[in-house]
Amino acid sequence: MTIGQLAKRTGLTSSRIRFYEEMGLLGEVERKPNGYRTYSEETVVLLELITVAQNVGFSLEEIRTLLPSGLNHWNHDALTSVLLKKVSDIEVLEAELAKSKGRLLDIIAGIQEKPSHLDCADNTRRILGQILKSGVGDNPPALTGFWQHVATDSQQD
Amino acid sequence: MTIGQLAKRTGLTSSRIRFYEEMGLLGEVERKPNGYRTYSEETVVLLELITVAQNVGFSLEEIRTLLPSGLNHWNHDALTSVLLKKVSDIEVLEAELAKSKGRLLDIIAGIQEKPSHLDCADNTRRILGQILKSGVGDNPPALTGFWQHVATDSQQD
DNA sequence: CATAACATTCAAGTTAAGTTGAAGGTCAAC
DNA sequence: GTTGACCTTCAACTTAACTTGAATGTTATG
Repeated sequence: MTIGQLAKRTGLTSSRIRFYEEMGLLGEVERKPNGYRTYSEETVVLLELITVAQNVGFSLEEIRTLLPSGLNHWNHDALTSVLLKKVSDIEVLEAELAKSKGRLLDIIAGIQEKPSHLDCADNTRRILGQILKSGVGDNPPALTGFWQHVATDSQQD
Repeated sequence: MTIGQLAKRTGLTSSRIRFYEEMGLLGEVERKPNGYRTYSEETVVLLELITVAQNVGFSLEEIRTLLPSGLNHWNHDALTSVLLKKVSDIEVLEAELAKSKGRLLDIIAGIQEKPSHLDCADNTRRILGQILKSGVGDNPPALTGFWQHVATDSQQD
């Protein structure tokens, strides 16, 4: 496979593939007698792996240290630990967002069932009070402050 | 809270926090009469969120479009869809690595129980044959090629 | 009241991850 | 045998995400 064909297969540009080679991500690349680079199928998979790893936040340098290189292939301990770290990062974000979503839904629900004798601002303040009270204790304290302006602004939505 | 105190709380540098403000990630930042920036607790949470999001591969631009800004708070649809995409990216990587690990363990196991009348190279070829045969059909074809050099090199480990 | 440790803006420098372009060699087709 | 689509190297440019530095103002401490 030439570099152009590999580029089409992977959706990457030729220059990008040459760049990865230069960065040591592809090891020794074979050449045809005319000097053209030539690739086997495995490079397709390798490039796809690199792309996916990049998408989830690994730098090329990180990827390089985890890739099979010469006789020292995958370092499974390093690899699993770094992957676990990344997964836990994702989980933190997911948890944070799930919490946010729940709060926002609570706020919205509170607004829907507002007693009609209260005006909008008063009602918002009432709901805000409920949320701040119920939130104390089971949430990181900082988050309480964070959500105040969401609660006070929500009436405009 | 001054910018220096916020920096200590979050582990970020002051310059980085000013940079995030300039990029529109922090919205309007309040100032003391002397011109000093002043922050509330919510900014701590916001900066932690930004940092986590960055760690799992979001660009500042992506983060900015997902953050509460003025009256348009979290865009839940955009947010969940982009998060699901990122999670699916992680899952692709996990699956790929799980497969890799399984294959490598198979190869190692095969080497351990090698019939003693075969020499090392012959044995490796034998195992390689097994793997390539068993692998066809239930794996992406490209992966088959990818693992060849791992199999042939494994004897040196 | 001076001096250190903060804060401000603004411009320029840095690193990672590429892209673009010039100058040229190779190859398949007409 | 030349035209066009490939390939080569090498150097310079770009963008994102910051950092560093210069020049300057402010505030707490001995």
